[in-house]
Order: sequence, then C-alpha cells, then structure tokens
Amino acid sequence: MTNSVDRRALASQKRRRLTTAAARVLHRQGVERTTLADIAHEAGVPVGNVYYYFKTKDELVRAALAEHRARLDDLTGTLDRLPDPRERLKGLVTAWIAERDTAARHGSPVGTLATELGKRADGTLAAEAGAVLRRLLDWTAAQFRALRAPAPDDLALTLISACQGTTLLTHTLQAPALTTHEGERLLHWLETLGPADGNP
Amino acid sequence: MTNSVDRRALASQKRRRLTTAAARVLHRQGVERTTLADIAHEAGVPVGNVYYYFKTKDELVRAALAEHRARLDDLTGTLDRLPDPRERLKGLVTAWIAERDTAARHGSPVGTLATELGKRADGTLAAEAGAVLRRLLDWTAAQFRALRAPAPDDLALTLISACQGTTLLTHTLQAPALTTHEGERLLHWLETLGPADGNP
Amino acid sequence: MTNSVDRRALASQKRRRLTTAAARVLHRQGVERTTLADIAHEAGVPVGNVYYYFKTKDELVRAALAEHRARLDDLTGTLDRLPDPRERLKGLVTAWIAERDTAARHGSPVGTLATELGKRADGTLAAEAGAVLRRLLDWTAAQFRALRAPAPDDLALTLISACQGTTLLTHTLQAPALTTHEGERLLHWLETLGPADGNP
Amino acid sequence: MTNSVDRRALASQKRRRLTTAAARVLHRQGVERTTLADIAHEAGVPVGNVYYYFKTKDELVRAALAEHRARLDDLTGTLDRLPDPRERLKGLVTAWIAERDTAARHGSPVGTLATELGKRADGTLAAEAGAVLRRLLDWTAAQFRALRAPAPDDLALTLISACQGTTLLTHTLQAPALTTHEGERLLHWLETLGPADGNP
DNA sequence: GATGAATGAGACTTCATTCAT
DNA sequence: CATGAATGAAGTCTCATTCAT
Repeated sequence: MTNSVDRRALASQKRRRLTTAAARVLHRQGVERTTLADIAHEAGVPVGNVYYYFKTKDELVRAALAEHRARLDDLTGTLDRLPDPRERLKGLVTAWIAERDTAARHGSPVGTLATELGKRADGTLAAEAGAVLRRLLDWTAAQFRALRAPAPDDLALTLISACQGTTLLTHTLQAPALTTHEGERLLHWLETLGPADGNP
Repeated sequence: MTNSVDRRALASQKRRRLTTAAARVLHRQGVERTTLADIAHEAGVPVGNVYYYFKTKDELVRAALAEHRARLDDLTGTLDRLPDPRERLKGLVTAWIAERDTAARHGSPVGTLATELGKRADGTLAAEAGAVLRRLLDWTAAQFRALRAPAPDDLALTLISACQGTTLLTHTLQAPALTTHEGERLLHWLETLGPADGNP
Repeated sequence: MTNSVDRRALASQKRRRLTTAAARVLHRQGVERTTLADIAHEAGVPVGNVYYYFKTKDELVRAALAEHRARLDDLTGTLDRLPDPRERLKGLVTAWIAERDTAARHGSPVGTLATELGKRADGTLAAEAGAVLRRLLDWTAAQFRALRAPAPDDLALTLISACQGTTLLTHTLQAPALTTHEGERLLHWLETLGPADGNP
Repeated sequence: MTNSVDRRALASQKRRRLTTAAARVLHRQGVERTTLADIAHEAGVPVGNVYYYFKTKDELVRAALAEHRARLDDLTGTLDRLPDPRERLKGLVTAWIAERDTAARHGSPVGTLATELGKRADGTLAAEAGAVLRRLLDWTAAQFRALRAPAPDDLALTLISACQGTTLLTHTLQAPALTTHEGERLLHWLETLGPADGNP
C-alpha cells in the first residue's frame, strides 16, 4: 500500500513536473515554436510518456494556463491578507515590477499566451487565457471598490492595461527600465488616489 | 525597353501585392501559423514564385513589418498637419479607437507580431518590430514635448502602454467596448492635461 | 488451498471475459483498428493485466477465432439433434438470416476476420480462420451427404459461398433485406432439393 | 509549351502511378496494414511527394476504389459488345474464374476493401466501395433483364453473392480450385437458364 | 498475480525551400 | 522571369509491449 501510494504520488509529481515545465517553456518560446519534445526534455521525461499524462499538446497548454492562474491566485491570496485595499493594489504593482527582467526576456506569461492563442480559429484555449486575465481584472476591480473609488471596473481596466501594455513594450524593446518607470508612476497614482478622484 | 519597364513595374506591383497580403495574413493568423502558401494564395501569386521576390519567409515578415511602419508613418504624417499637438495626440487615440473591431478579432498588428517575434532565439526581427513601436513612442513624446508637458517620454510610454495593453485585453476578451472605455478616458485626460500636470 | 482454487477460478473467468470481449470488439472494429486497450476496456480489465492472460495481441485474435468456432459448434451441435438433414441445413440458413442486422452492421464474424487476416505475410492466423470455415463446410457437406445428394462437397461450397457472399453485400450495402431475399431462395432450394438434383 | 505539356503529362502520369500502386498494394496488404511509405515505394515516389497529389491517405484509398471501378467498367464495357446477354454473363464469370490465383492470394479487390472499410466509424469510404459493388449488381441485373429472366435483381444478387462468397473461401482456404468448381457450376447454370426458370 | 506507468518505434502529415523547365 | 513539382526534415500522436512494485 505504501508502494501504491508512493507510485501514485510519483505519477502525480511527474504530472506536476510536466505542467511547470510546460508553463516555463511555453512562456519562453511561445506555443507554436514549442515542441512536445522541448517540454518533455525540460521535464526530464521521454516524449512518448507525455501522452500518458496529457492526451494532446493543447492539453499541456491548458495545464500551463491553469498553472499561471494558480500563481496569480497565490499572489492575490497573499495580498488579500493585507488590511488596506490600497496596499493590496500597490502590492500587485510591486510584484509586477519585480518581474521586470523576466518580462523583458519573455513578455507577460499570460499576455503572450493569450495573444498567440487569440489567433487560432478555434477559440477554446483563447477563452481560457482570457478567463485568467478576466480573473485578475475582477480582483483588481474589487480592491478599487473596497477603496470606494468611482467606476472601479474602469480603474481596473486602466491599471491592468497599463501593466500589460508596459510589459509588451518592455519585452519588445528589451528594456526593463520601462517597467520601472511606469511602475513608479502607478504606485504614486495609487498612493494619491482619493475616493473622489478616479483619474490616474 | 518599354517591355522591360513594363515587366519591372509588373514585378514591383506583385511585390507590393505580396507585402500587403503578408501584412494582412500575418496579422490575422500570426507568424508561426501562417504558411507561405497562405500568403501566396492571399496575394494571388503562385507559391513557387514568391521566392523570386522574397528569399525566405522571414523576409516576408520583415516586409510586413515595414508595411505596418509605413501605415503608422502615414497616420502620424497626416496628424502632423494639425496645428495643435494636443489635437494630434487626440487624433492618434481616435484612430486607435476606430480600429477596435479589428483589434478585438486579431489584436494589435504590430503588438502581436512583436510579441511573437520576441520569443525567437534570433532577435533580428524582434528588433525590427521594436523599432516600429519605438518610432511611435518617439512621435508621441515629441507631441508631449511640444505641449511643454513635463517628462514627455514618460507620458508617451504611459499613453502607448495604455493603448497596447487595452488592445491586448480587447483581443483576449473579444470585447471592443474595452477600447471604447479606455479610449474615452484617454481623450479626456489629454483634454485636461495642462503643461504642469503630467499625471494621467 | 480454497483460496488458490478461488483465484484460479477467478483468473479463468477473467480470461473468458477477455475472450468474449475480443470476439465482440474485433467483429465490430476489425483487427487492425482494435487496440488492446479497446478490448481491455470492453472486458473491464486493466490494460497491463491483459498480458497475464495473453502474451500478445495475436493470441487474443486467436482466442476470438476459437470463440467463434465454439459458437458455430454450438449451433451445429443443436442442429444435429434434428432428425432430418434437410431440416438441419434449413436451420443453418434460418439462423444465418436471423443475424442479418448484425451482419449489416459488422459483416460476418468469421468472414471479415478471415479476410483481414488473409492479408498478413504470416499466414498462421489466417489458417486458423480458414479452419473455422472449413469446419462449417465439412458439417454442411455431411448433411448433403446424409441427404444422398450428389457432389455434397460442391453443394456445401455453393451454400456457404452464397451465405458469405450475401453477407458481404449486406454489410457493404448496409441492406439486411439482401440477406432476407437470398435466404428465402436458399430455403426454397433446400426444400425442393431431391437426391437426384444437385443444382440449386 | 511542349515543355509545359510534357511536365503536366508527367505529373498526371505520376498521379496514375500512385493510383495503380495504391490499388495494388491496398489489395495485397489491406488498408490498415498499408503505410503511405509502402505505396510511395511501390510507385517509386518519395514519401513527402505523395501529399502533392493526395492530401490524405484516405484520398489514396478513394483513388484505388475508383481504379477498381474503372477496371470493372472496362470489363463490362467489353462484354457489352457481345450480342447475347447470356454470353455477357458467362463472360463475367469466365473473367472472374481467370483471376482465381490472385483471388487465392489476396481476395477480391473490391470485396476485401469494402469489408475493411465497413468497420470504420465514418462510413464515407465504405459507401464508395459499396457503390462499386452496386454498379456491378446493376449491370448484372440488366443482363438478366435482357434475357427476360424473372426477378433479374434477385438473380444478380445470387450470382454476385456466389462470386464474392466463393472468392472469400478461395482466399481464406488458399484454394483456387474452389473458384474453378463453383465457376463451372455457375457457367452451367447460366447456360441452362431459360426465361421461365430463375432458380440457379 | 496484478497493475499503473513507461517506452520507443513508427505512422500520418505539414511546410519551407529548391529545382527543372 | 515564372511556376508546377519535388523533397526531406520535423512535428504530433498511437500503441503493442514491458517494467517496477
């Protein structure tokens, strides 16, 4: 029984290895330029074995998206422990700034996936990528609402757009400094944001 | 000799057809999901003939990027005729809003290409995509400078980031309304922007 | 000891489950389009366990052929209890007609297997399928012989050919009515067949 | 221009080579056991090039079926020149007998394909195989009708069933003699068949 | 005995690029 | 110049069979 538990645990662990490897490699290389062999190699698994855990390449992409969503949930979960919604939002921006070097190399993990998947004829995966961003928008709007800011949904759109757009430029121009600059402005904006003033 | 001129003209025309077809199809399908046959078909040119005009697929991507740059130059060139830099910036945002439905379907023409090309090991094409966005940033900064706004480079970064980020969300969430909302906010911001106030 | 007997009985039961599942699935899907997983699933047996009972896929095919032979033996055994050989032959044809809907869907169980196996370089399994049909020919010839019909072997060939050929057409054209028509003609022929008249 | 005609002719010729190779190999090995490489090799064509002429393996199967139909049409077309419908039918049986050695090795070209394709979930190709056999049934019935035999459709079914069934046994038992025996009986039956007597 | 997991050979298919005329 | 045809590398996926426990 210990054995069987061990084996099941091992298998589950391999699934995890494949999932995180997929998230990593897909972020680095994009969906279309990544082969199953790339992911298998990164996970240290024989190619043929991948199909024991994931029936298609798309399922691996789906798993990578779920992984990114889980990481976002971790972050927002941690931030939720802060008593002040303003601090939560500033924490989000700070965490985003901290990733500037990775962003310069590979772009936004979810944003670049979403962009690539949005070009497919079949919109299934694109919708899943969209759901992750939607989740982030919702959480952000909830913080603005807690701050009693007017039009919290619009503010969330503004904030997340700024991050995604800046990351795109940071990536394209290979310039982490862009994230630093825009990040500082956003922090200052959040700091000075009063309940009556919604304009960043 | 007339003949040779005709043929050269014809050839040049075919090259243009291929270039615009490439810009169109690459925007629609992305680089990796687009085959040479797709582009040739869209241009109405036999596949084998493409190589007379473009030695590799990457050269077609380069040509598409140049096409997008030319279109941006057309736009900024037109806006440059406006006497007020504030109106020029508002014209840019208005033009961006007008493209919201295309953006919802296929994302930002340059932004999505830049994102995809940024994942390549070879950064040559990514740099060219970056140059197009850098050009737009520069033009935008010049307008803010003409407005005597403080930190015009940062303002340009803020404005273009907002557009790129909102387009990404518009594309991913298939929601043109996002562009409308954020676009109106940006127009209002530009309207109320005084020389002393740089915070959007 | 009781335990070991139980386990042996259980094992034997699982073997039977696998055998009938193989007969069923191979009839439905053919040899090459059937995976071991298909058979294991139909039998409710874990895939890895199949190899405890059958060393290779071919052994499962062999078992399925044996199953079909056993079923034919059951049928002829039952018919053998009839006193009149003419009635036995008519019983065979009647049983064949009764299967027309299954035949329209999947063809003759033995005939389709034999056809597929006959294309292999290794003729071993084809020979086993042939043996089943040979057995049926022999039984049929024995009945004609008992009827004192001339050239009983040829008559058997004619009768079984008619059944197999009609089933092939019934299957290919998805038309059970073909079996009904030809079956009635065969019954009428058997009815009017005198010892002196061998022509159907 | 001669060149272009030559090249087109050569291409068309290669398509033919592939088609006849497919018909040959599929008859010999069956659909599922035949790889594209097998067909390409038989045709003397590089594997990758096959896809220039046939988009999928199934299209090659379709082409092979069309080839078999064309051969049947050739045969019936030739027989149609005979003035007596009885002779035409005897010619069909004679031609069938002449193929007994091939039949013993690989079975009926159309019959075995139809049997294998009939097991697919997608019935498209099965229907096309069925159409070939239907065509043969129709031609045969037309001859019986010309002979003023009663129930010509049933007679056609009886005749074609006899051929298909005997071929199946000939193939399965590797015994060309079976075709000879049954063939002679069928010839005799056709010979003695009067307008009033439909029972073989 | 039993079984989830592993594996590697091989199948079909796509496509950028080259070639022959 | 033009182009239908050719090519081979590479990618995704399947599956019979074996293994470790």
